Amino acid sequence: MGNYANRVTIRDIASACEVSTATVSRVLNHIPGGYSAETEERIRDTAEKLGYVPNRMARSLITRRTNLIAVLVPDIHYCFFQDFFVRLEQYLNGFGYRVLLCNTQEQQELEEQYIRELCNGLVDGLIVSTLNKDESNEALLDISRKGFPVVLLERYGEGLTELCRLSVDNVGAARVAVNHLYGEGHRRIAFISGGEDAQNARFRFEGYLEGLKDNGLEYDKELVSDGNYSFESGTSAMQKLLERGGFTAVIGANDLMTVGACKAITQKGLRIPDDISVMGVDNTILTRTQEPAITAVDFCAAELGEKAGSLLMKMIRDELPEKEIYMQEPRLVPGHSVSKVHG
Amino acid sequence: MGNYANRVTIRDIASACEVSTATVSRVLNHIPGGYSAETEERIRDTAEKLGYVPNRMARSLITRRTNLIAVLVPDIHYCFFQDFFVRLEQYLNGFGYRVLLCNTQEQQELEEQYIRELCNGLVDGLIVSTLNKDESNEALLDISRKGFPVVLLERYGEGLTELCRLSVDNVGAARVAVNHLYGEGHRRIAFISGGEDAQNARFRFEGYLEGLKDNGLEYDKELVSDGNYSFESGTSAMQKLLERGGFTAVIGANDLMTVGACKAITQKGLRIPDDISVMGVDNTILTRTQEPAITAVDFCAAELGEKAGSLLMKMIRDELPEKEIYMQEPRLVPGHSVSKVHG
DNA sequence: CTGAAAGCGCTTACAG
DNA sequence: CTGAAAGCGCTTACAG
Repeated sequence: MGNYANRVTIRDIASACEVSTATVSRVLNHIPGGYSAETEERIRDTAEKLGYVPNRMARSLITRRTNLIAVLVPDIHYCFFQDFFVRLEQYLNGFGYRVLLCNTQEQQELEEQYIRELCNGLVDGLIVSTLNKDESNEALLDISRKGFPVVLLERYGEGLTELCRLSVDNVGAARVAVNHLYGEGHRRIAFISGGEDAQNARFRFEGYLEGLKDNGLEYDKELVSDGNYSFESGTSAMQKLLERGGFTAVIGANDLMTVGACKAITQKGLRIPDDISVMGVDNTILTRTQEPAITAVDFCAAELGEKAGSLLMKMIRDELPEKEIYMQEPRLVPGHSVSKVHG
Repeated sequence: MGNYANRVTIRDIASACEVSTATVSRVLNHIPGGYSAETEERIRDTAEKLGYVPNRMARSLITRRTNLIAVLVPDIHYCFFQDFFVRLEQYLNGFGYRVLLCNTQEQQELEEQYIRELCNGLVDGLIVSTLNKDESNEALLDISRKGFPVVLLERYGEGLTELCRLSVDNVGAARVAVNHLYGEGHRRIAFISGGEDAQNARFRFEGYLEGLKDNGLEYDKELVSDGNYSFESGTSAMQKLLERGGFTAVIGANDLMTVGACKAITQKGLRIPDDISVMGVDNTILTRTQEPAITAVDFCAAELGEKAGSLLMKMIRDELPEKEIYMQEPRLVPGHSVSKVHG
């Protein structure tokens, strides 16, 4: 079973057509001027008739291109990465590329192992996303310095300035949420933050603070409760906030925590948005399927997937300056979880 | 940038150690008896010192193994496939395998294209899941007959008896749901079915019918509303059921529709489970994060992922009989969405 | 427009 | 225990 091999090779076609393998190769690769129209037709027909499919490994050995890239994500369970991946794959397919998906399971060592192995002949480029915690970038800097194409996503840290990277505007996202709530009349706005160890969680908290400042609101640490991006942490953080009270709206720093917060609110017999308004930083299937649908800031993961793909393709084709930094602008998506507060 | 290539090859090591490449190859591949202890040490040291990493493409060309497999899923957005994929990848990593994830986007043509291309030298085996609609299995039968390792997941249709395949007990799952509701005293049980074109949706409906029969309940087609596995379809199917009335419980044929149904129920001002009990066929993050958490039948996608991996590995290693059929048993996971009905 | 030849980096009988 | 040689399937100068 496991010994399945290419039946038909370029040589079979060559001998069937009584030409050299070089000519077959030229035809199949559309090398202009390398053959007559008559020969071309004959070769194409035979190739099709024999059901020829090129052996990518053999080709790779010479061209030094595998037409494969790999994406490293902490966990494909996050909706963000699903949107990101699907669009990225679609985009790269257009260039004849296939993509390996590697779940690093938020493990530093596993990530490093993947990076070092994949870049050696297996893939033409790497897209590496955040680990959702403090991360080491040594291996990345290493291979990037050797000229291997790498695009970083939501990755922060020292030395990364020399790399090509993408991010979302975490600060801006939280800020937009605060602004929206302020605009609807809310003055006491609570916040459920992500883990201290994820850089983007720190940014979102920062954005919350800036949003308050923008609107002349005072920061009250009683209105902030810490979670760790998980559903359960959202629920318990919200329970703490509810005990303290003194706010009319709450912002969850990601989709899971936002939904977790809704659970705590509902369980307490309160209604959204009548009693408490809820906003999410992350607009995903989880927030959209809530009843009521959550008003949330969307990071546009799909667009980011396409952008990552296009940057990587450029690097692979040597069309890119050494580094580029791109920041995706978040977008507010209205739901039904925010009510107007009148003076 | 894109010209990153292996720096050091087996030849570099050979000349540095003044041995042949054959000897280096033997040492690096741990071929027993192929070298002296002294040579081995010298070669290993040099390999490490030079930072040698083997070129997988070159090796593949000869061994006809790439240590790569591909998984084809209709859409990674489905929670089922996330669980399936993560465990599968983890399992295969243990064998030194890496995995390509291919979203077929529920498109027949794209799937076929993937299948025909991937099996030709790129991957050692293929795991192909349902398309969630009527699907053609021609390409699969084709490559499988040629001896290419393929494991099918939730794939039904003619001629497939000769292939190795996995499935979940769709009939049993819906049946378990009906039985559970019956046990809690429900006698009028509604059902939101999936699309007619997905075989597993037909099975789930069948299971609903069998469940009714098991318990001596009569089938009333007014209690069945058709959806298509999407969230929106769940909501509108539920709205129709609510207009008709005459039931105390409802079963959604998948997670999205179940959650969609909850929305319709809540929007109508009804409470779960006080007014209507809800059960889901599919226990995923979407049903678990609902408030109340949905009592649902879990298909154990992760277990299935591991099983798929182990079957495929066996096929790749020629350790498997021509075909094997495995059916994962679903498991009831209690939530808080079902109430007891008293006489 | 076409072919002979070398070679990508590796493995594998075969001979010694 | 070790090396010379062939070859995996393909591409690419080079010469004609």
